Amino acid sequence: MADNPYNHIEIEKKWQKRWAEDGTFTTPDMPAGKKSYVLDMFPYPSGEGLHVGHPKGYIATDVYARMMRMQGYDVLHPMGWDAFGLPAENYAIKNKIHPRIAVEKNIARFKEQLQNIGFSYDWNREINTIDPEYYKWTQWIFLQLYKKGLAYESFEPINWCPSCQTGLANEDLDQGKCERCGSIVEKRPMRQWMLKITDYAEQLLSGLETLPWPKSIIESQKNWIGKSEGAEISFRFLPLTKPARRTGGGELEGVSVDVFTTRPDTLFGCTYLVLSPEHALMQNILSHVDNKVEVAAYIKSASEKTEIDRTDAAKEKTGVELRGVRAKNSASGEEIPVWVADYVLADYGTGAVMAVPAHDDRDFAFAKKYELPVVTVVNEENKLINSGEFNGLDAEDAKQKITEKFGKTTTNYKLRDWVFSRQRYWGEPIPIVHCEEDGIVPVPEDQLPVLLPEVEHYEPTGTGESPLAAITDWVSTACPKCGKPAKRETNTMPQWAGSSWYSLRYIDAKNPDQFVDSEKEKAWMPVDVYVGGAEHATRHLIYARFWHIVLHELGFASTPEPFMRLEHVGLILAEDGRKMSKRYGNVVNPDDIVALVGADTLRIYEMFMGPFNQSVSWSTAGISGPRKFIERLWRLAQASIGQDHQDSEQVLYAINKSIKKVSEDTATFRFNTAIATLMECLNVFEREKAVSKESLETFIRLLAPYAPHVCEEVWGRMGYAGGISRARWPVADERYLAEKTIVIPVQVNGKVRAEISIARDASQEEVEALARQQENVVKHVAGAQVKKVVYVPSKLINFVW
RNA sequence: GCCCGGGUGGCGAAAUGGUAAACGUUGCUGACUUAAAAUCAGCUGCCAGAAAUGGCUUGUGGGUUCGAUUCCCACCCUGGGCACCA
Repeated sequence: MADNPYNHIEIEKKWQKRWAEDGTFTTPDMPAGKKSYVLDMFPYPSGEGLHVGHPKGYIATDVYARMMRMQGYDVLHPMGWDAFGLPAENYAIKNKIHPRIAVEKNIARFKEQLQNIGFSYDWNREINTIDPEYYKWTQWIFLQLYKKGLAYESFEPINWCPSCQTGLANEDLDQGKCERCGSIVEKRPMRQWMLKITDYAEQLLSGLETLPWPKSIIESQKNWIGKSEGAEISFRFLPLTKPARRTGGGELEGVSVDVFTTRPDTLFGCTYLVLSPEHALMQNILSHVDNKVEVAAYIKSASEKTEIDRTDAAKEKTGVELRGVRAKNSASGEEIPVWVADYVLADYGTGAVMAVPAHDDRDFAFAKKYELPVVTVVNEENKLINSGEFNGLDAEDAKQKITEKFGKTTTNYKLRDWVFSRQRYWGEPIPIVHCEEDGIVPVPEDQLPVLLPEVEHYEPTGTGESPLAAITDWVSTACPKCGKPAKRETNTMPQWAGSSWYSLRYIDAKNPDQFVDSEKEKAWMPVDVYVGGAEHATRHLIYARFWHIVLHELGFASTPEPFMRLEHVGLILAEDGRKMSKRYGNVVNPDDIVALVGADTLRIYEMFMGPFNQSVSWSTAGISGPRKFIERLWRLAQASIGQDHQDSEQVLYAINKSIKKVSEDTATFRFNTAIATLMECLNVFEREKAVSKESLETFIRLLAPYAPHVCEEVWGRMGYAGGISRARWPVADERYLAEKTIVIPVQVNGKVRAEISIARDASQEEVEALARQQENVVKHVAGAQVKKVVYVPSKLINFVW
């Protein structure tokens, strides 16, 4: 044995080469029988390369995919690159290399790192979002969205990152800061392309009910969509009071303002109205108020605040009364004042609220500060008071009845339309032409792709225009409709475009002439298992679902949802407990681990670290366990191969139990306990010094998805020609699963006092008799009257007195 | 503030109503060795005890049960999502 040690470097290279040469993992165009589509969230190829945290999810899908193949499934398990977008572009700018060159280099590095780990990807299906044959179809989808009225130009103020110098979607913000660079985001009015994701709020929400996803991700998406049901209620303005009438021309009488509330039951307690500074009626009202100068100044100051200041609930609320303007609470009949305050958001609900200080904390704080009246309308028992004919009603009941009489039911969502254009170079050009006569004209589909031009200067301009705007040759084009000179749209698509449909492209990866062959699409979709980080819950996973739902409606996707099962991978932190980052100098490169202890050890270690979806710290000491496990297996195989060994009852039990447990645990992503079971099984094997050919063979099959290289090698040495990757997955033999003799505890009043060894099929009488003889049991029963005997077959026996 | 997780040995953890701590790591002891490494064997939750054994122990307090890490109630701590969203 000592002269034949386990040489991971030689063995792993040998099998990786063999798999590539033999096309072991090439997937058929169409599945022949049962299929499984096992997908990783594809990486963006950053300049830092992979650290050991990245492959954790990839190892999990690979283990799963390999087991499914052995169970007779045709498995689609592809990999690709999400290479457009800010991370790649910022890296390129910083290092003064063209993004295309930087990305190509990074992809080569990533791919080599992945291949060292022995993944069973079908590299024939490799895709890259910056490939014109890929983004041709990203642009094509945009045109389908445009035709359906879901893509539109807007001039509203949007989030602007002063450092990245581009507009951003709400999803790209983190606490009012740019998710990429951390800069405080400003509001900036500019021309934008928007996607009407809000039209799909309800479908995005109801679709969640059909998905067996982790609770946390479902909850995050629900929170993000932010549905709230309530009422819209109209408040009429009253004739202007005298001073107001003197200052302005015209009247407000007959004009009304709508408010949105989730508490229509508290309508009688509404003692004032509040409009947001940006409210549509504000300019009209401004000309009538007595304190015009004061109000105008307030509106101006609100517009100058950053989003963070505006939305900080902890800050004291400010506002100004619109003097001279009064409205009527038609429920209570009261005349109420109208205020403007920036705690009311312009873009949610109607941009105006009915203030009920008695039942809303924010209104209460505001009313206290400005000495506005507070009227309680719901009592301790949740019944209405001070509410006229509704007094005594239950609040829930009153919501409905008051809405019926004074307003109408409405639903609001927090979800905002998707700001879809970026003033940056490194993205898919939006396939639109602007013509003086015909306005916005989509590029005809047969002229796609609109190629991203090669440029010398790709740095952002900061002017609100993309760097593409400076390339006159490219911008100038002919209007597809009238043929006259026209200009190309110069904004590009955001990072998230290419990743919003890539699961479809893998199915027909190398077909430049067709979106996705519908027969193949039907055969492979949906993605059966999708694995990636939880940080994508409200970005990628919402966008991709949105596009997929639309593609489904248009008949290009056969399933309403793209991803059936979703598993989220927990982070691997550095040994110091912090995130792995070049900045902290705590990055562990998988290449080093592979060189030192081998890919199989890395794979087992990462799956064994703890529950898959949980964050764990890397531990250098911890790797030795999995490495020793492989070496012990190697030695046991050496000792067993060629021997004619008979297995003991314990070995047969252990191996059959392992079949059951490893099959179940791998299927449910409980990899850590699957490996623990295999370790226990090997411990039993080792007590016998060697095992039979059958048991070794079964063990190798079970371990193969986790440690494919060493298992291929042992498999080959056992004399099998076909690789382990296509070997049959074992099935447990029930005959060996029940041990003949078992040890159960004997309890007295619920405390363990002895252990007895019994035959599995022993009767209760036998067990009880044996248990009563135990010295320690006799002692603890001590002649007392046993009131009850609890016997759970093959678990325990308990005497109660 | 609202919503969703989680809290178990020195450390990563296992057990989802039935012997708490499997599996791995760390540490200690021993075998082998001139020695070390590797390997193998034993011990390793806390307290008392020479041992047998007894008591305690899954964030805290209560409850249900013959029996609770597991189910129920309240609280504390912690990670995450949303958040002046009316």
